[in-house]
Amino acid sequence: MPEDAPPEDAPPEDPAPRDPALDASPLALEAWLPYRLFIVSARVAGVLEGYYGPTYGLTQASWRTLAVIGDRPGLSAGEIARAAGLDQFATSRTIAHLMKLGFAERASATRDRRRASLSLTRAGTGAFADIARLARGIEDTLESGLSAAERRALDGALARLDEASAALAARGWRGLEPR
Amino acid sequence: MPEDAPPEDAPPEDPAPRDPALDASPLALEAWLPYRLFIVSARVAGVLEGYYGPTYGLTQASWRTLAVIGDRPGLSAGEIARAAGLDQFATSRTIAHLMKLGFAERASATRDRRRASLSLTRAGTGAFADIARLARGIEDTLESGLSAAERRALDGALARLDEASAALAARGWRGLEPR
DNA sequence: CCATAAACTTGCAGAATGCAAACATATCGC
DNA sequence: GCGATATGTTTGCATTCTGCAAGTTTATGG
Repeated sequence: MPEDAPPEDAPPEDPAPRDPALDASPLALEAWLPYRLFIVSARVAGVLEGYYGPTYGLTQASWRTLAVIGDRPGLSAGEIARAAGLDQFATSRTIAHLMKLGFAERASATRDRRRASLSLTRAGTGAFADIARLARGIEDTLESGLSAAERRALDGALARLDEASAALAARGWRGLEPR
Repeated sequence: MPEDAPPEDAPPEDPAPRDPALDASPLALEAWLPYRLFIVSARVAGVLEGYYGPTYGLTQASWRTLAVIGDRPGLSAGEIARAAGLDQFATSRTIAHLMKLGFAERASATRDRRRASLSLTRAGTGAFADIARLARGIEDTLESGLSAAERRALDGALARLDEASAALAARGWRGLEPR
């Protein structure tokens, strides 16, 4: 039925006249440092989610929120959002979700009743401890392939990357030095 | 208005009777290796998106797809999906989006006409090269804080983490050795 | 040729997101 | 005190994204 005759050969458009110099692929994704970091973290996130999702009904966002509350109880919703790098609205909903699941609770009875400080219920604490056990196991597995010296080197390098990326994020792409 | 008298004090529920041993926070997110990797890559992704979003109308998914096509032209939709770690359906739509933007094109004229191999148009190639320039600049900025030795160490450690995380993802959380 | 399989694409329902507006409470200036 | 204004958080709603079932097109095997 395709009446409009499909041109069987490559059209006569020149397939890029080959600039000199910048010629090989301009960016090999698999070798690009940020992508390599992403791949590892995404795989780990997927594995961990494969546990806490079916077991506790959590999503990646709610797990992260749960972990922040568990790690630093007493924060308010906005502070959690900032700490977890999520936005205020989504965090508000995620907290509501965690409360519905019975994992988090608001403490009223503060001076400023606009902000409610959050903490985990007993069930939430249990879930957090359980998932954290697995998380630590994963970290151990990842690090088991590294020598002690390599671990130290990685730790230091990551600290530098953390600083550098924070500065970068603060300045935006426009702030890149022209090199 | 709130007629139901709000109990001003903390309720008499015991705030966790303090298990011995496992007592300090079970997981400090900021120190957890996968989270540290995530933070850096997310910041970078955000900065880069701040450029290609407004400039080219791309989302993170479409940028990633664009980069894969640019890096390895000739792949089919399914192969791209596997390479980029995205799912088939989403990739199909993303490709349609890229074609609507004039950045990608399907080459018909193959033997098996179910699979169409994809490549970038001239405009797509230009966008890819432009964004890649910025991406390389970002990588340089990140690495500029590291000594040559540190870079090598990071590179090696990341290679190990890549292997280990791939194995982990293949086996799932159940496959963790009991330690 | 017909049956079945493979590679994609489309439709659609439900979930997630982004943003404006609403709420509730505090605080400040008078 | 008491409006005016600011702050912390939630809600409503339109838009977009996802996940999955079903559809389309092309191959392949009997």
